Amino acid sequence: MMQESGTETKSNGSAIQNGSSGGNHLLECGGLREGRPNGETPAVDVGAADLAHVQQQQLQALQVARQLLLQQQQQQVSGLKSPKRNDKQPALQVPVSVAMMTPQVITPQQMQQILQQQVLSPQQLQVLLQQQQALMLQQQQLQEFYKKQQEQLQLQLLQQHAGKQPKEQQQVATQQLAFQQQLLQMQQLQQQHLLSLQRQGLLTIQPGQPALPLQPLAQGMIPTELQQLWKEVTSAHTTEETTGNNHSSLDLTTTCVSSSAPSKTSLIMNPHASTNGQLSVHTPKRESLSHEEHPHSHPLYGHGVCKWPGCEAVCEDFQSFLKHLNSEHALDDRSTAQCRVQMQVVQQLELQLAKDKERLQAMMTHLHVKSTEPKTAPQPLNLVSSVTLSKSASEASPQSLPHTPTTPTAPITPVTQGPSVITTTSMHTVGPIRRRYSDKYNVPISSDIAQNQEFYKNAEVRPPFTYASLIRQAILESPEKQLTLNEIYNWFTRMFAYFRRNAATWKNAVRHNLSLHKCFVRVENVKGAVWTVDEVEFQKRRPQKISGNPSLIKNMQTSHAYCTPLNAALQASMAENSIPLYTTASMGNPTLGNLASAIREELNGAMEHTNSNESDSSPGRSPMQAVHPVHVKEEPLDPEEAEGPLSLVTTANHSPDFDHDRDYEDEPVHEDVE
DNA sequence: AGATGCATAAACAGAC
DNA sequence: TGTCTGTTTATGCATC
Repeated sequence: MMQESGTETKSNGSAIQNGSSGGNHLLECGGLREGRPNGETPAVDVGAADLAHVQQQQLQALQVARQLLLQQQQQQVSGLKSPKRNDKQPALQVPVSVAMMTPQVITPQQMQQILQQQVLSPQQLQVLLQQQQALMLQQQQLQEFYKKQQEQLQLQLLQQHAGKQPKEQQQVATQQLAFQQQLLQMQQLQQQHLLSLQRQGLLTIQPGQPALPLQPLAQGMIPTELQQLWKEVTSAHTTEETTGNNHSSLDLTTTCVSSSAPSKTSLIMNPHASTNGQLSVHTPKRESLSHEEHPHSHPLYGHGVCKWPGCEAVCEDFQSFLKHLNSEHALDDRSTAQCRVQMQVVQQLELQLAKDKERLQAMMTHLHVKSTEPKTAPQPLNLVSSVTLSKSASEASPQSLPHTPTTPTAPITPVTQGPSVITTTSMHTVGPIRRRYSDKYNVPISSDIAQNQEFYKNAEVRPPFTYASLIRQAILESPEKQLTLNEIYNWFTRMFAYFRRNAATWKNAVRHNLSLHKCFVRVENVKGAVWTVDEVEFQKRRPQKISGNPSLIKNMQTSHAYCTPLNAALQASMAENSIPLYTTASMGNPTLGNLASAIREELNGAMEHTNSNESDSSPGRSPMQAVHPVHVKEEPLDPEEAEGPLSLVTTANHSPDFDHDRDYEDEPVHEDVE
């Protein structure tokens, strides 16, 4: 409290990660921001070449993600295994198995975090642990079954090698797939469970230390991948048969990716050791094998430094590294917990990869379909084109335009996974993300916040809204549409991790905004002063936009509107896949998820500006015009309402429920003492 | 280039 | 006296 102003003021320069002193310049690096303005004056149309480029970029993004995954898995597997166990089996263990063995332990850091930030009661902790244990039990059972399946599959492979029963083999494969599905389901359940825990404040995720509480079940085993793998296995097997090789394990190895060769021998030596079946050929294991035989290429050791996450201890040689590994990273609670975190990282990447794949698939499918459609010009995206068209169609009567996106007449390709779901793009721009694009273009702030609630709560990402918009939102969310200053503070800290630090700065900004903007009206209350929102004034405040020229606006609708989001989505996707460590709980959400939102923003913004164009700056603006459109659009706290048809594509991420009362009511005062 | 919007910083005053 | 609240001014950047 007392330190708040002092410390914070001082720390401003550095504490605001982005924010160093330069005020706005911090804002500049914002991914969202960059995504927008840069893509804002884009080419007019998206031709076939662009589409190809898009696809290529998506593919590259996937590739990057895959590589990261492999690296992470490599670390993960070797890391867990290294402290002990010299048996050869571990080498053949799939990450799944490893993951399942890992107890659900909360690291001291996490515990500290929980205690500090979340004020967990012992009961809550107890519940948390129990739930996790229950999940572990389930996993173990699944693991047993899984092993059996793999053994069976291995047998089948051997039989097939001898030229037998391909059908049975396929049955097993089918079973495998079914099982993997089961694992995935389980995984999803876990995710939900843990997300709910987060929501309850039982877990938090730090941006720098991703702790998405997920068990990496079926690592990398997306059903499609499984199928692919199976195909590879079988086809390669056939090939090998013809060439006279006879170790299925070897076959598996050779079919598997193209990394270190040495691991082959290990596999060859133990064809039956494949209790994990062909799945065990997955890259991570190969890597672990590899480093066993070539210890100096240990994934946890490099450049004389222990690469155990968060360690970085200097080890002059490999021997000392091994000593260090065995002493500091033995199989204890801490190590396993750290490993779990690492697995979460991997898990997150996998989810991301899977989703990106889906998106890519949907994009390609959609574009293919689109290209066969004679009518709509070179518009790559259904959402855009349809919305744009309908906008244009109704342009004649702008007054009638609702601010909710016009219902698309064309089918919406379920490419996007949610209207303005935040992705990692913004995560690595942890700082002030300028510009309040949503603000400017009138995206329903309520729905954005609702959609990305978990994200905002957990990641120190500046919400892309102005203070004024946020304040307004805070006030409008309150039951009585009025809040005291302190309540506004609390809302900020409760809803946004970003505002849990540098309080002096943003609180000052809040006060400043309250005073500055006419739209905020101070009302003397019984218990003091409260702040309310004057919607009319608020809407007046808006228009900093494309003004005037209707043709410009129209042009924007038809071209800019879909170019920008596309670029943004691509950027997001790329960034997402290249900055893994900033993953958090609520992400896993598709970059193109921003697409619908961005499109809507553009259109709404444009249309609104069209509507209010003449009255923007004029006091003679019709109240209806001023209030109704935006009000109607942003008012509903329920994003479903606000989103209209676009909400069809919301994701599991969607967590509109606002958080329980456990919040940071008192934190603004204390938390800042850093 | 100028106007405008916004973020940030800071000074100041009044209330508690 | 110190803190909180509220107002105001100044500055810098981005956008139009």
